[in-house]
Order: sequence, then structure tokens, then C-alpha cells
Amino acid sequence: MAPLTNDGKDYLVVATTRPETMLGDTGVAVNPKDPRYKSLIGQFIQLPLLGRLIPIFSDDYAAMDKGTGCVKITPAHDFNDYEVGQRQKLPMINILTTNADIRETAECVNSDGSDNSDIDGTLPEKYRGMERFAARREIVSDFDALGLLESVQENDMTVPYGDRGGVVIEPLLTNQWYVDAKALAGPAIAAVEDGRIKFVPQQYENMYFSWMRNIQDWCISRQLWWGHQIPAWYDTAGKAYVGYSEDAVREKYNLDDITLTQDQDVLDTWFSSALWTFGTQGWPEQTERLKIFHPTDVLVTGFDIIFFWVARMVMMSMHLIKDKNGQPEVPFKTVYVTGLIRDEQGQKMSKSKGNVLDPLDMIDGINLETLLEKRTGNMMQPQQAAKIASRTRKQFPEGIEPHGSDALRFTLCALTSTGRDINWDMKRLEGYRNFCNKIWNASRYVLMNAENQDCGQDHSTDYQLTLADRWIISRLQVAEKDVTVAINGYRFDLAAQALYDFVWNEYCDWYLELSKPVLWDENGDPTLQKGTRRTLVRVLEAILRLAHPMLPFITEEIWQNIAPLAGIQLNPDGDTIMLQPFPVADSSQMDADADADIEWVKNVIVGVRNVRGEMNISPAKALPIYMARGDATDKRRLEQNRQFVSKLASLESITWLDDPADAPLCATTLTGDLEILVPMAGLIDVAAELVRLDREINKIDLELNKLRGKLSNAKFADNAPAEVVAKERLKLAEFEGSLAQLQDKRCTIAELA
RNA sequence: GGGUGGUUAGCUCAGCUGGUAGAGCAUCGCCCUUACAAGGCGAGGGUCACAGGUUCAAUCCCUGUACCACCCA
Repeated sequence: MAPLTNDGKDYLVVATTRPETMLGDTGVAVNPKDPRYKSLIGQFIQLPLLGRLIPIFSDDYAAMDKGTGCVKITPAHDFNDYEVGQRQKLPMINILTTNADIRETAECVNSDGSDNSDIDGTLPEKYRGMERFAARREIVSDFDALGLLESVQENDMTVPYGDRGGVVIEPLLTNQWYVDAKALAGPAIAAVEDGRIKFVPQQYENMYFSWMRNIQDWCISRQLWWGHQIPAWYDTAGKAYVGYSEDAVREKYNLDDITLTQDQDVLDTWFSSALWTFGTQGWPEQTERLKIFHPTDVLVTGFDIIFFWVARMVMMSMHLIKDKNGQPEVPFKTVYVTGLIRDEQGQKMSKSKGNVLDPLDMIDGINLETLLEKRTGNMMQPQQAAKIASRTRKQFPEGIEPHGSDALRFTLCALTSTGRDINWDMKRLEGYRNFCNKIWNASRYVLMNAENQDCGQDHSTDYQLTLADRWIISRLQVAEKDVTVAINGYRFDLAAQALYDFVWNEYCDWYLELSKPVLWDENGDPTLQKGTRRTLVRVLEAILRLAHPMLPFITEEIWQNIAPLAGIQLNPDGDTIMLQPFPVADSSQMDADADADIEWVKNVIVGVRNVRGEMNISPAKALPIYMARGDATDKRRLEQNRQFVSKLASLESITWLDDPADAPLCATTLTGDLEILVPMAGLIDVAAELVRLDREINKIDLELNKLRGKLSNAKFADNAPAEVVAKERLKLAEFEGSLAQLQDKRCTIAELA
């Protein structure tokens, strides 16, 4: 019976840091390759003090070069040993009470968790009820007395201490409740596979699948003081009864007067959270709300809780809620996964790093002192405070300016692309605050010109639209389409960009400026002026509705004043932009002719401004200009838009030349073939204009060379689609024309100089 | 080790099904022009990480490498 090692001993030596756990040992592991113990594998050995026979088995967990190479295994009181026990199908013997004293009788269970009545759970009388460390000392001394103690050695190791009690933590087996997650996962996987639930961005489906497909049983017992207490009651024999309440349990199982004790544990917080989508709608009652709002459309969340929450909501909802056909109901149709907001360096924000930016501080502003107090007060590691304070002082010497909630919201939209993290950028917040101001100022201009005026708010039709009016209405349709498409695709950054571009670069920079010459012309046509006021107000009103989801407060504020001017009857008891329809693009309002004509107007104006800017001519100086080599369309456009061009380019006169030779010495800029000529006399020196022309010529030359190379390549001409080749040819012809014209001008100026 | 995303202007980021690049801020000029100086007008700035491949054509498609971030084990 007694095994013999190959060096002649009839005992094995094992090391342990917790000698008292030997009372719960259920085996000894040796390495399968260890020649010293090979012959012992499969045999049994007697456990001292108890006399219990336990198996000797091979397991890689035993390291040959560590200690004696033999490891005692206590599956009930050590995580590693538990794993070994599961592999080797060892029973588990629990020797500790919940106070970590030695039990009266050990609790014996099989490796699968079922009760084991074969093992004798009797513990030596002297240890019963003994405190664990006392038992440790006692057992060591008893081993010594029996001549079984090899040695006592110092051992460096990490011991876990409880956060609250400050005592050493002891692994302990208890009965806990589990959910068969595999059964729940099947339908939850199918729902994403067949598209009933979509992830945005889609790649997060992989994360969801990989977790769901490898799902483990879900332990829902938690030893915490918050949460719902587990609705299970035990009789004195330990038999469990589950129900809504103790009374319900007694009734359900006919338990008259017997003593019942409710499970002390609470449900995992994610178990309760998983009920959220329907629990909040009145479930388990079949309420009207539940019918309307379940399933809901979109869940907005962070990727870090896809496992914890999203997956569980899907499982629970599909298990507990069925549609009218009895099919499992999903909790939501789309999961929109946002990125994490990080600091400028891409670091996660955390209190201990002192890099947290409170949204409220960005909205309302905060002075440096308060911010320092907020970041360094009440810290877990006070030694960090000085470092954090100096970094904060450096980054925000003046504290944080107020930016308003709209600016913050808009910035979040603008920075949120396809589910990746956002490195927060204060500068962009400032930029978008300026955008809010821009809208505010633009609306002031509109109100100044429209209030107490006929803007067609009575839906009268005695007005006419200018080219600019038709153009901005046309562009509005495009903006509405772009913003809508972007939002539908969850591309809030593109939506923000489309809105920003339209409002600032088209409505403010061009349309408002184009409205001035119409409205400020004392001899202007009243029907045109009415048309312009009408357009000014109505386009702004549409902008407000378009912007409202991203800029809720400022749009509401402005809308209250603008809407009545746009012919919207406000409810006298209070009305809100929130109840207005979101703009829908109307393609019949798109106007390609207006777009092209305004493009021409802009080109002429920018051309003159360009010369002005590069020649440092003051904007206050009104210039006379000439136009030459234009065609009939250029001439028509000039005649129809003389007022616009004169005002926006601040011109003294525009003279159309049928013969280019009539022009004085001029600086030249082109739009198409049309030459826009700014007389140099007294304003521009010849050398400067030559430099400017050379720069222009070089730019075109560079492009031209590329184009010529491309087109002379037979492979390109033969293989590329005809329309692409034609487009390149056209471009080439245009560039060649421009180049010739500019070179010609250069010669003329050089000669005259 | 397995997986996902990223590498584009000084900084933070766009770039839709391939036709050689955009924004905000920053920089440099000129302007207090009756919505806005937190503004207007103009300008400069990028061998799109690297190496191959497919293609008439690659920031975009494919392969590999390097580096960064995250998830899982």
C-alpha cells in the first residue's frame, strides 16, 4: 500500500504556504515526465492527520524543477488547484466557514458540483471551529511532533487582501446561481446573423459573435450589498424554491409553516440591466408602452459594454419577450457604437491621471483655481497632485472659456467618424463655437432686414426672385440632401461638415453679401426686394430645422423669431422647432442654370479680389475694370449681374470691350476665356504683375505637362473610358487657352515696361 | 498567440463605388467695409507610413513590413 519513491522513501514531500488547507487536499500532482515519481502515478497516498487516501496523478501543472516536484492539490481553496481538480475530476473538500474558521465537518462535493457522500467529511476534533491562522500554527506543530515536517522556509509571495476588511482573502466554494447562457446565445447570434439587429460600424459584429459563440455559463450570484436579492428560498434541508416572493413560493410549492431563508446573494447588475429595454416599459405587464416601444430603433453605446450589456439585453429580450407570432423579439434594431473620448494625447481620461474634461466645464467655462481644485482635490494618490496641477496650469493658464452646449454637441458630431475613438481637440470646440456665433450674427442680419417688412409671410405671390435667390434655394436642396444622407448613414461628422459648409461658405459668405446690393438699392425693384427678403428668411428657417438636431438651443432661440417671418403660424400657447418637420430636399428646386451663373459671378469677384489681395490694394479703393474676349454668355451674365459684381468686388466701373486692344495696361485674371482686366496705372507696378503672372503661368504649365503626358500615353487614350479621355482633352484645351492668354499678357506688359 | 481599427498639411481629423487631395485650428499678408475682429479678403503648406502587386490610372483594391491603439486568450 505505501508507495515507494525511486530514492527509497515511503512518503512524498510537498511544499505549501497555507498548511491548514491540507485538510482539504484531494490529490497530489507530479509532472508526467518526472522520472522520480513515474512509478507512483495512479497510486494512492495517505494524507496525514486525517488518514484519507488521495490519488497521485500526473499533470503539467507540477513543475519538475520547482521544490520537490510534487504539488498538493486543494481544489476547494485555490484557483489553480481548482483548475487541476476539474481536469483530473478530483472531488472538492471545503474546510472553511464563511468566517474562514475550520468547519465542524468538511463539505464534500464531486468535481461536477454534485454532493459527495462517499468521502468522510469528519475533521479532527481539535481543529474544529479554530481560526484559520491558529489552525495553521497548530497543524505545523502537529506535523513537527509526528516527525513529518521537512522544513520551514521564507517565501516571497503576493497575498491578496480585501479592499474593505483589510484581511487576507481566502478562496471558498459556495453554491451560486448560473444561467445557461448557451441556450440564450443561439437566438441572439441568429438575430445579428440575419440582420434583425445591425451594428454600426459593422465590424463590431465580429466582437459580438466571438463572445457569443464562446459563451460560458453566466454566474448571476453576487456577494455585494446592492442589487436585487436573488428570489430563491431554501428550506432547512437546503432545498431551493424559486418565485416572485416568499409568499408566492409558499403557495406555489405548498410549503405551509416550514422555515424558509432567502438566498443572501444579489443578482449580477448586468442581469438586472439586461431587462432594461422591456422592464422600463412596464413588463411583465403587457402594457401599451411595451407594444409601442419594443423593439426600439437604436441603442447608442460604447464598444466596451457590448459583452456586458448589449449582448445580455439581446439574450434576455429574445428569451422573455415574444411578438404576436410567438417569435422572439429583439430589443433594438440597430446598435450604434460610439468611440471613447480621449484627451489631446489620445490618453484615456481618468481622475488619477488628472486629465478629465468635464463637459459642463466646456459648456459653462471654469476658472483655473476651480479647475485645479476639481482635478487635484480628493485624490486616491495625493502625490500625483503637484504634477497634475502643473500640467493643468500649463494647458489651461486661463481656465476654460465657456463654449455653450451647442458648440460642444456640434463638435462631438463633427469629430465622430465611424466608431473610432475621439482625441478631444479644444481648438475644434473653439472653431465650432465661432460657427454658432456666425449663425447668430447671420440671423441678426436677416432680422434687421426682414422684421416689420413684407417678406411674403402672408403667402402673397407678388415677388420676384433674383439669380442669387434661385441659386441659394438650389444649394439649400443639395445641403438638405447631403445632411440627410449623412445622418441616415450615422455619419454625423459628414452631416456637420455639410451643414457648416453650406451655412458659412454659401449662405453667409455669398448669399447674404449678394442680398445687400438688392436690399440696399433705394431705387431697386420692390418685387425683387420682397423676393430677396422672402428667400433670406425662408432659407434661414430651413437651415434652423436642418441644424436643429446638432444645434438644439441656438436654433430654437432664433427660430422663435424667424418662423413667423417665414409664414409659419406659431401656436400662441407656445410652439417649438422640435415639432417642426425635418427639411426634405426638393429636386425640382435645384437650378443648374442659376448654379452656373453664380459660379461665373463668384469667379469674376474672386478674380478681382485675387489681384487686389496679391497687389495689396486696399478694399476701400474702388476699382475700374474691363472685360475682354468674352462670348455672348459672358456678356449676358455681366449685364444681368453688374450690380452683384460691382458691389462684391467693390468696383467703380465695369467696361465691356469688344476690342481687347482698347484696354489700357492691366493686370489680368481669367475665368474661362474671359479676361478680367484691372488697370495698373497708379496701383500696380509692372514688376509685381510680372511676378504674379509668372506664378500663374507656372501653375498652369505644371498641370499642362501632366495632362499632356497622360494624353500622349497611348495606353491611357486607348483603354480609359471615352468620357474620361474627353474630360481630360477638354481640360487640356482650357489650360492651353489660358496659358496662351497669360503669356500674351506677359509679353505686352514686359514690352511696355 | 488570435482578432479589429489606425498611419493623409505644424496639430486634430474628412476623403462616398479607383481619374493624383479637403476642413477646423495654427502660419503669412491686407483690412475696424452699416450681421459678425470669436470677423472679412487673399496666400503659403502634403513623394497620402514603407515595399511590392493588379490597372491605362492607386490615398482608395490585393500582399507583405514597420509602428500605434484596442479587444480576446
